[in-house]
Amino acid sequence: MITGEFRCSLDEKGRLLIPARMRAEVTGNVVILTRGVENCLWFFPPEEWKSFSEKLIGSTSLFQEESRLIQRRMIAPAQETEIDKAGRIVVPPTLREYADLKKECIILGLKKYMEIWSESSYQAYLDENEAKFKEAAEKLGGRITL
Amino acid sequence: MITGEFRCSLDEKGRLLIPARMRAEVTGNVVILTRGVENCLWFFPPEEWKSFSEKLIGSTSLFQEESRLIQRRMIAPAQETEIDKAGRIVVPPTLREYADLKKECIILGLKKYMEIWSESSYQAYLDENEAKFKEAAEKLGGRITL
DNA sequence: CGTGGAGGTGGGAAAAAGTGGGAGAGATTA
DNA sequence: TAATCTCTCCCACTTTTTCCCACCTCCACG
Repeated sequence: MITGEFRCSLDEKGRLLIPARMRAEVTGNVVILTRGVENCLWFFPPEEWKSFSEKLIGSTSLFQEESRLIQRRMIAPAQETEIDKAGRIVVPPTLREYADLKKECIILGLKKYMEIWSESSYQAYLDENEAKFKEAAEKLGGRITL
Repeated sequence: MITGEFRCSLDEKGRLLIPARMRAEVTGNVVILTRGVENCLWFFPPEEWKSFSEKLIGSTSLFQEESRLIQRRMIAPAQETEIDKAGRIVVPPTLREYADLKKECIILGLKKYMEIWSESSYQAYLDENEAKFKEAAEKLGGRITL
């Protein structure tokens, strides 16, 4: 998968158009959507989801509180959706509400998966975290050189 | 069974509509409902219930207090219900009250079984545990890489 | 500057899913 | 025994979803 930050739009029927450049990175026409961390959705190609979710499930049991939480919060909400002929996916209602998706969305490419944000939440997230980011970058500075 | 998070509704007669996607995963028209952990109901297809309950019974004895508790709390309340032609099940009153089911419910697919929540309890559960979840995710970060 | 193609957008029609309620059987109570 | 209530089954109506097609816009190229 490639990186990139693209504007994309959700129509009245809950269909989200995946920009052609991102779409080109997905083989087949099925993808997995689930709740991400920080009010965005995570978008996986099936192989990536399989390996990720199996790692996650492998380390959990229904009789442990933390495991149930992780399963309910990350695994359970995951749904397959198909990319239609026009390159759109239908975002299931509960996920749409979780990420507060409106017409204007942002899709972020992160190599192994993508993130879908409502444009306003994404903007707010970046604004709120700029200071934290600079700190994190500062820490990295000692270890990573350009 | 698949994963997924779906809204569904309980009507005045105590019938809960299982969304078509989830229903498609159940072979036959009989399922088992029982008390789950954290104010939700657990919903098993018969084969899964058989293997789960047998494991549970096999590892417990009537002469131990904890075992009796587990059996009374998980095994005893289990009831078979039929899926009707319209894809609904009747939720037995004691279970309905336990999970505090109102009109708005949520059904969660967790691969081997499903969970049925009242929408408000589910929302409350997620809200209350978001911080805990982020901590847990942070910890996993060290072990699970994408 | 026109034309063709790819990418993007919207909406209509058919099919599927979901909702509500009525009728009848069986149970319960006066 | 009659009257009433509850539960179940079934049917019909409504809403949602899905699939498909038509059109628009922008860019590349002749």
